[in-house]
Amino acid sequence: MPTIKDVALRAGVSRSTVSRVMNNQPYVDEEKRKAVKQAMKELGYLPNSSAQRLRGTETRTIAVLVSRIVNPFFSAIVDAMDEVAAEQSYRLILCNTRGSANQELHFLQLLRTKQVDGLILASLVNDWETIAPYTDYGPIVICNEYPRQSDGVPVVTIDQSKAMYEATVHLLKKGYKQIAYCNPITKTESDAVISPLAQDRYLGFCQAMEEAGMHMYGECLFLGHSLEDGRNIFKQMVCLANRPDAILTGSDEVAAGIIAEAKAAGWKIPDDLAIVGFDNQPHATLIEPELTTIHQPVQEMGRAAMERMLALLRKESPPPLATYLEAPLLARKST
Amino acid sequence: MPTIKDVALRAGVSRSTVSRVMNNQPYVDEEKRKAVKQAMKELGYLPNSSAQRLRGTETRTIAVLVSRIVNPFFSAIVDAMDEVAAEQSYRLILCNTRGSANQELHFLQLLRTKQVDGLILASLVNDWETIAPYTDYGPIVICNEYPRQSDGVPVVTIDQSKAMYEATVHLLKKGYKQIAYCNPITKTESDAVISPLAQDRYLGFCQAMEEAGMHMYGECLFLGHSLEDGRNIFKQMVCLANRPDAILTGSDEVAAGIIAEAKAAGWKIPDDLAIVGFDNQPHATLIEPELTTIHQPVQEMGRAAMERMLALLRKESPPPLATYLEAPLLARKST
DNA sequence: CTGTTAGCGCGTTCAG
DNA sequence: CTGAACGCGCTAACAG
Repeated sequence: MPTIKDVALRAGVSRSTVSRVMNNQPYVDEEKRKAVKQAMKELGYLPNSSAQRLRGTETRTIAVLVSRIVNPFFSAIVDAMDEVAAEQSYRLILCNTRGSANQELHFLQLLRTKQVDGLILASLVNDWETIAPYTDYGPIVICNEYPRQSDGVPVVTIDQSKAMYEATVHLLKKGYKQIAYCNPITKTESDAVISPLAQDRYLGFCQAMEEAGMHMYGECLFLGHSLEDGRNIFKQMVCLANRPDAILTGSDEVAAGIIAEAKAAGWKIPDDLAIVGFDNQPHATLIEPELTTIHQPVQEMGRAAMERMLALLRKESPPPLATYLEAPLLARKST
Repeated sequence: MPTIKDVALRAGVSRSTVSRVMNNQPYVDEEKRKAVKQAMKELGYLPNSSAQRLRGTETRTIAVLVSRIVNPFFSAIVDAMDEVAAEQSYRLILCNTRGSANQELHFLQLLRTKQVDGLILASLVNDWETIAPYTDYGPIVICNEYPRQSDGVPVVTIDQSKAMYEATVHLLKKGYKQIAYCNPITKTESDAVISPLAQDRYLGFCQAMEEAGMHMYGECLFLGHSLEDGRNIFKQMVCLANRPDAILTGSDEVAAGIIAEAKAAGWKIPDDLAIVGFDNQPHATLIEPELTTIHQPVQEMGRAAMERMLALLRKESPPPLATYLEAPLLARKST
């Protein structure tokens, strides 16, 4: 594996000259510049980025942390980020934390050790106090999941309360009486703390219920975020004394799981049970009945987050601190 | 950001002693060991991995290259790899090449510059001659997509020809006459070369057709790999002079797109058109009718690939060169 | 058992 | 315009 030294030797110049050529610096003799480029090509030379990093130069690489890459919402948001990054010849590396606070911290090291220029948190499991120190090591942008306070760090998300409020109102207007609720929990190893995002959604739900003079039964509260979780939720629901006639979920995956089991059990959707998803994932319109869901603007969220990141890296005027994108309810056949 | 020097100073020892403590080496006075650990904790010290890398030590990080992370097949395979890696406290970084040969090469640099200990190719767009030199820089494992020859590099995949052969036979047995075929092409920037994987699948298809004395019409050949591609394929199909009565696709996403459009156009599946998917993605049984598809053992593929990688890193006896896992056809309602 | 020394590959002064 | 020299943070070899 050739180093800068080999290139210098072959081109008959010093290492500094090679370095200057690499970084397109002026004041290099045209002849030598050509000789160096020639030597680089012949040797298949590529600079060692660990060394460059150690020296403190940019990597044009950005890390994105997600908790569960198999979730279509996350892969879509990452895809949007990737698109913007590629346009400006940045690369992305994707870190799947599996909802582990430890993994999250491990990946934050990428920033600390200058292996990436910046880091985007699309999920968040550690306390903000734990994350905050890392802001000294490079720009951080928060997208989707967020902490209660995030001193100075840009946040891109949707108004979770409002979204869930509207979904609840939608069900109430349709006349559903016994509404169940599923919290979108990512099981953490140790503590299963409810994130601000989940809290806010629940708040929206409660507010709508209260305004309608309805109240909730504890047994109608569920947890889950995957297809499998959805299946299990239906099985639990069947056993309840007074069965819900509608359910609000935190993701289209959970909703799809419930629908699948319900249909298998011979239930009619939405007559026997109405279901609301969240995200508007690609499969929301492929299942039957088509899923009523809240459309998360993943494309825009991903793009906006990455654009803020690139702006930070260019040290432009600081981007807006918090951005709340619109997340409209899409009423379809499942309610 | 504290360095090893700061820790040494604070603990009243030399940098080498700190290094020895970090790497759990013997021959360090217990007192000093404690002092060092104390100092590390107080300073919140973490080693700079760029420096470690430059020095040539392991990173316990493995890169995985995929062409399209939004494809559930890829996110599932990555998830399985991640699981195995986590068990042995390795971390994974995910590289989305978007089918770009350039991006692929960029990411291969991670290996060259020792930023990762090993690299798994779950997709492959460059020629093997281009990739081969990188095998000098660290272990590479190939999973799913493969080159024609891969001198010494372990490959984990399925028997593509056999899988598609069986799917074709299934359709023929059911009595379908006019069978269309969709090649799973990842559009490359420049050249849209057909990969060995796609070639082999097509071979299986052709063989089955030949044995049955059937033959293909060029107009019944399509390309695509996404939901959107599937939708477009249906629109093209509608315009054909003699319409196919069945279609074999290269992924469940394409199949789902075709089904969606077909249903929207009032076609009955499988009566007006039979559809076979590929992968057995989570949503294959959620759509209506349930999709006949080839089950790719993503879990096993991902695990096997990662296990081979870890074996290589431990420099154990060389793993088997090529592994072909079973990919059975699951006959369901769409045929 | 421990500190000193010498690079890993690169970018950046600072003298020419 | 160019090369010599230094140091980024870390580890390994070598003397104590």
